[in-house]
Amino acid sequence: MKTAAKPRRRAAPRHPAHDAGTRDRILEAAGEVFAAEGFRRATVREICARAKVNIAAINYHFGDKYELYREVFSHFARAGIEQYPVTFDPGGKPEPQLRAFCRNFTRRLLDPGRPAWHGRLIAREMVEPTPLLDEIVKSFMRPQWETILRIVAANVGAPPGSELARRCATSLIGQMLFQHNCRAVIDRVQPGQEYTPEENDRRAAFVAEFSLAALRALRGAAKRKAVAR
Amino acid sequence: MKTAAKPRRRAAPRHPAHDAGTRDRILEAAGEVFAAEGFRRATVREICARAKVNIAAINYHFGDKYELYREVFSHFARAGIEQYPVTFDPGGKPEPQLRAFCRNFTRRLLDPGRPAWHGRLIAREMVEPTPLLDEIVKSFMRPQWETILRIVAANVGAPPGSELARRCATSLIGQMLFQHNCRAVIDRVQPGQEYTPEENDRRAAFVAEFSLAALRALRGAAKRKAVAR
DNA sequence: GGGCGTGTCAAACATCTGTTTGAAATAGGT
DNA sequence: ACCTATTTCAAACAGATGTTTGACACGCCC
Repeated sequence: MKTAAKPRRRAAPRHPAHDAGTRDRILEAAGEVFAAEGFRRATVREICARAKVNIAAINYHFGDKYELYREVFSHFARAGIEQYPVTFDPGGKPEPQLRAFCRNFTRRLLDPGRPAWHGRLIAREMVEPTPLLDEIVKSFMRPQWETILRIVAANVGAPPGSELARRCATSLIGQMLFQHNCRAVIDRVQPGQEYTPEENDRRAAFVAEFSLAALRALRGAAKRKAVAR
Repeated sequence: MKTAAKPRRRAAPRHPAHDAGTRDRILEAAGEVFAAEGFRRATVREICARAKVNIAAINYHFGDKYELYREVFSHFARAGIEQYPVTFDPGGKPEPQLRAFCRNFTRRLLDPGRPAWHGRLIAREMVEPTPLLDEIVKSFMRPQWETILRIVAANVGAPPGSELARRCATSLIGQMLFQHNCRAVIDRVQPGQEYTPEENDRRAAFVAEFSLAALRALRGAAKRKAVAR
């Protein structure tokens, strides 16, 4: 199974008739399967079965599995970003923005349904990287990272590029990603976990409070350090 | 590729001559490859090449790939647990114990070298579960989880089984696991990351301080809540 | 109706992966 | 040296997976 490098037949050009059927069904099915299984474990047979199309359709419409994977990312990015925006307003208050960030970030990972597929695709790609990772870092992750750094920096009172802000942002994101990426384990050591939207929001709220408490204290500590000097 | 359920030839019984060669070389190679690649992506061909043995040797000595995987876990558990102990002493101070936990947990994920393979095997199994997960949860993860809960509970001043302790423990672990599991992304959005033992300890120390600050604050909040009532 | 382009299909193909097989080599004991 | 058990080996095998192929169907335009 070669993921890249081999010259491929060009995927069929987009055509008005295309958007009414097979191609879209494949994208939908692939979005769901890739988000749940990741690139490697997802099979074209499962995607085609789910989409009720012939197995050669992926090659006809997308060229190959890898290009389908790439298309899935761009196809679902918009919905995911709109539904779960992560933004920073320099004129706004830092704490509510961090809370909003936690809520949206957690939702994009744990929410049931289609808009969360993008978030889950990203999360999977993070733990099982494919050759597409570099593109995704450039187009999505790095800009998001910069935004998160700003949110965190505003709360901890350090420049966004500082080591303090970076470490805090790492700690913040890790808490939420853990709840998605290691869910199989969490559910086993903590039986009875629920994943309703309300419970997911409670998770997000806790991460926000835990982290805000830490950021406040670290902000205080940095201030005392500056005064002492 | 069937990971389980098929009746398998019994692996060769252990024999004095065994421990001097092929079998051990396979275990070493497999420990390294499984820790780096996970079960699914690791191939018996790579393991055998690394161990300089014939490809049929895995089946002869271990039965099949999956049994080898299981053996690798038990084989490396002892070294990992000894090198990176996670324990709780009820008579000891809570904060130094949490710091020690962070240090050892982070080291078991990020340290170079063999003793960290067990930790990395566990981390990989968490994000890409195999049918072995239930066994590992029972033999290793759940006991560890209970210990971590105790450490956290002592710091936050709540019972180990409480929701507060559980959420805090989740937040604590997530920070460290993120640094290992999503390392490919971290290295791309934060170029220049170093993974020397010293730098790893600095990471651990930061997670400890971040989390202790949060725990102190949450402890205070819980106390004020109790008083108010 | 014919020609051309597009889309679909079943079968075949190519590759990879884990496993099996039977012969040969090796090790250990008498 | 001989016998038996164990170990190793190369080749073959079986199954899974992604891709290709060529025929056919369909739609559109002249």
